[in-house]
Amino acid sequence: MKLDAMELERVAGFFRAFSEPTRLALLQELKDGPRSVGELVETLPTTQANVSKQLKILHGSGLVSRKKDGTSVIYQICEPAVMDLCRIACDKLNREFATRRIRF
Amino acid sequence: MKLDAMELERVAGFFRAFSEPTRLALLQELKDGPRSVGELVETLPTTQANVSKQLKILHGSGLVSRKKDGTSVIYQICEPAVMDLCRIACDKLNREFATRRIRF
DNA sequence: TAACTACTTAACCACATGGTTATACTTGCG
DNA sequence: CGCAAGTATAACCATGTGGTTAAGTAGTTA
Repeated sequence: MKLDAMELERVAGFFRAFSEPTRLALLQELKDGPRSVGELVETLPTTQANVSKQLKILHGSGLVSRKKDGTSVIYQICEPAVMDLCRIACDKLNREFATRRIRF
Repeated sequence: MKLDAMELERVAGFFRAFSEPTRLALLQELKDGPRSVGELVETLPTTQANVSKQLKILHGSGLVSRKKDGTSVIYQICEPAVMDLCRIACDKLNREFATRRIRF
């Protein structure tokens, strides 16, 4: 069974969410539990605006959920596949480079 | 354990190989077995130059292997994780959309 | 309502990259 | 050799997008 162009585009779009270091860093933080935007900003070397922007992409891809709490917004990983994918990627890279063992 | 910037970049680069429809289409063809560049070109609505280019990216990411056979070059999936990743992605998208069931 | 906090959105820029056309390379064959 | 077939590379363009700054929005508190 072959996927048509539209379906391939959807799959590609899904993977695209994982294809940027900043978004992976956000997922890596959210892996430890729900976090507000402000908390996430503190852990990353980028602006709050950019964090919002990348979170929007992750949310659009259905990887994280949004919940308002007062003036804060809490994000949380809502797709278990996220960790599966990151683990598979790390395993592959660990096999390739014999440097530091990485683990998402 | 947190991945540093360089490691995140490597993971992101790995996922980036999957983030384009043309490369996914190539992987989808190679899933059925080794194929020459020419054979792959016949199945895709793009040029030979572009197929070569995208194959080079897949090869650079360590997903496919290259083997010369006369004037032809045979490509083959050499990373089992490829299929695992595509399956996980399809499963997630199948859960999301209730349209046609997609399967890599 | 005024002011503050937390976040989102808009506008913009710099850069990366998918795709094309044209050219070069390599192998096999006469 | 010379030529043809199969791939790869170069140069180029158009588009997408990560990041920034600045402005806008929503909730809270006094």
